[in-house]
Amino acid sequence: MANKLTIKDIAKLAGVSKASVSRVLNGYQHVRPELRARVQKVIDETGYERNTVARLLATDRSNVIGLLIPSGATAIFSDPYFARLIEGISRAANQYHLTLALFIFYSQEEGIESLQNIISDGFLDGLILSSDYKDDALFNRLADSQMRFVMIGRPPNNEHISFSDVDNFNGGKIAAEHLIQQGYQRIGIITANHNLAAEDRYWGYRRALDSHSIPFDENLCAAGDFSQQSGAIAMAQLLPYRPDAVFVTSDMMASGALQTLKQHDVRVPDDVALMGFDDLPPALQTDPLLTTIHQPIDESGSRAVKALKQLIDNPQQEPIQTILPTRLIVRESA
Amino acid sequence: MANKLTIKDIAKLAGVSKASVSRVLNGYQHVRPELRARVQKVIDETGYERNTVARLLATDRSNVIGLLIPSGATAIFSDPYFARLIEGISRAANQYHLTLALFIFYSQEEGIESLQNIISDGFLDGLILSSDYKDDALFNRLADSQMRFVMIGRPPNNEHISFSDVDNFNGGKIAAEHLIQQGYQRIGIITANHNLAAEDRYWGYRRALDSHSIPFDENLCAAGDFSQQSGAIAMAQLLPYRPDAVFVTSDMMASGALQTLKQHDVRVPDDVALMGFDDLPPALQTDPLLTTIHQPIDESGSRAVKALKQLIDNPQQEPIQTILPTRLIVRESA
DNA sequence: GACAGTATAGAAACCGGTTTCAAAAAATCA
DNA sequence: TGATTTTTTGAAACCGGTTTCTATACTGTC
Repeated sequence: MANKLTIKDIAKLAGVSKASVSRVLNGYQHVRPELRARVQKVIDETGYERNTVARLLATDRSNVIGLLIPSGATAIFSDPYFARLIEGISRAANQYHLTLALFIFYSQEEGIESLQNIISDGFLDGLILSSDYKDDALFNRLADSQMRFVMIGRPPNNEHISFSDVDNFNGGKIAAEHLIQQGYQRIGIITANHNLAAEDRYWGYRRALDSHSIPFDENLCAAGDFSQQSGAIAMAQLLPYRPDAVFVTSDMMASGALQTLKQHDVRVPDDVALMGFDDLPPALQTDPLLTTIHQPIDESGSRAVKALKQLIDNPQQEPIQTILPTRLIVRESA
Repeated sequence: MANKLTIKDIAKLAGVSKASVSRVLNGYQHVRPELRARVQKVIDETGYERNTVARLLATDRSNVIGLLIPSGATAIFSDPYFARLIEGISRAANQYHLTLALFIFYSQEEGIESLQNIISDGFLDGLILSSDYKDDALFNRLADSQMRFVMIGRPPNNEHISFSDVDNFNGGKIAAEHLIQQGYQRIGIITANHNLAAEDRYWGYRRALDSHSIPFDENLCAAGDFSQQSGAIAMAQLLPYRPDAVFVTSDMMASGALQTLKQHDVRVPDDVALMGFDDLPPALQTDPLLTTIHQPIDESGSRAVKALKQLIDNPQQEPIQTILPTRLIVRESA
């Protein structure tokens, strides 16, 4: 097995200089077609492949971007949200000829340490950070660094940070308004702690109540952690206060809530109406099917890649902030 | 913000040559303690960090390993198996000071193309391939390349390939024997198509039947794809043939099978006994709790990393093949 | 036909490390 | 004490590309 060919070998074989080979490789102008063809022929015949590391050292570009998910494996792998997100990001990365590397952390400390390595290694052209948390040390670390990055979800303070988010506030508002229009009055909510998206949805819900002069009842408000089980528990907390409808801030939790309602022989939507958020598989496996708010997760992911690509290509690029619309999907539960 | 420090800057600041700084950095012997201390002091004070790319170009070591999962996002994110596997690998990588990059593919073609890039990029010191499939183009591509790699699961032909697997054959045998010992006679099986692990479990089951002279009935054999739903469907296929026990080759499918049994008002284990495989969360959320076969997934992952580390450190290293034992966990369903 | 302007291509410098080589310094030995 | 070996160190080469600089060849213009 022959050793790896270098640009020098190609140059020698084609009877030109390294510089000319490089120019052909990078498609520069001012190369005589005859020479270009000759070099290209050698490249094709030998199957020469550029050494990316050497190229990176010279150009500072790797065409590799990273995706950071700090939520811990359990959360990631039990939540179809991430599957969809990663799929969207992965597809877009492919489209832009970027290689995607995923980094998953299991603890805050581990994450910070690894992030430090990732940043100083210099392999990555940029990062996408999927951070749900309101207060994220990773985010701060990243913001302080030189690394280009785009957030999935709104950053805690959004000045001068690129991000791609969906309109959670409006989604929450639409959800609550739908319930109000159906005539429900005691509308509860199951939200999630420490999560900015869930919080935005919550305030949308509050706004809707307000603008229809429906008083907010704290007893009709519970919080989970986006897991199915936490949805079931939260619903059990709400039940004694007799809501006639509940807006659950994720489909996953909504399917848990539904289980609780079934156990208590509460009919949905006749006794209690239920709304989810996400429009992901769990919503389609329940009985009755969940009425929910659709959020374009995959597009949010691909927009993030697009933004990152722009940041990489143009150092002067101002922060790019995207907020995608959410919309009502009426099925059976409300 | 000052520009990044290079080894040259450090050399100048410490009044020594680049070579000496490099020697200190790499902990070589033959460096006078006085000089070592002086250089170290400058490094500490300035917070100098080596440029990994330059180092990689010179040494051909990145300390980054990749994990390839070709199964497609949906499968990955709905199966707790992968969560556990990735966790094990991630922990071990950390332990060996390796950075882990995850690569997930959505189609065979995409995977092959990306793999080609990954291999020729030269960023990675090695790869871990989690391939369930019996016939995997990715595997062949990888085997043909120069890239060091370790498989999770037994490769199609295991000569001269490093892998880390669990003893699926024996696990299947133990499962069937447990059922036989409980006095069951019409023992069905739900296996999975195109999957080597499931196949090994199947042959273990066959062996157990054979050695107890229980005839194998093809009608009591169905196949799924490891998803919960496929387990439910497979069980529905089996039911008309009246098995008195069923060995399901994954907990996920077993929980689906359980749903079907419940729908048909079949009592478990009184009417039909049920066994799973994996000993993962699904087994603990069912009613009745699943009797199952435990496989040490996380350890299998960490062993793979350990093996890869050895392959990286020692070019002469012979293939390392690990097979970890599986064991019976008796709960309620059988 | 002289002159300016533009295309083309090679030589050499550079990216930031590691490693080889050779010289200088220190230690060991007779 | 002088010869010999071993440590210690810096200079220079190298990893495999890209890019700047410069020289030459080719255009077109008057």
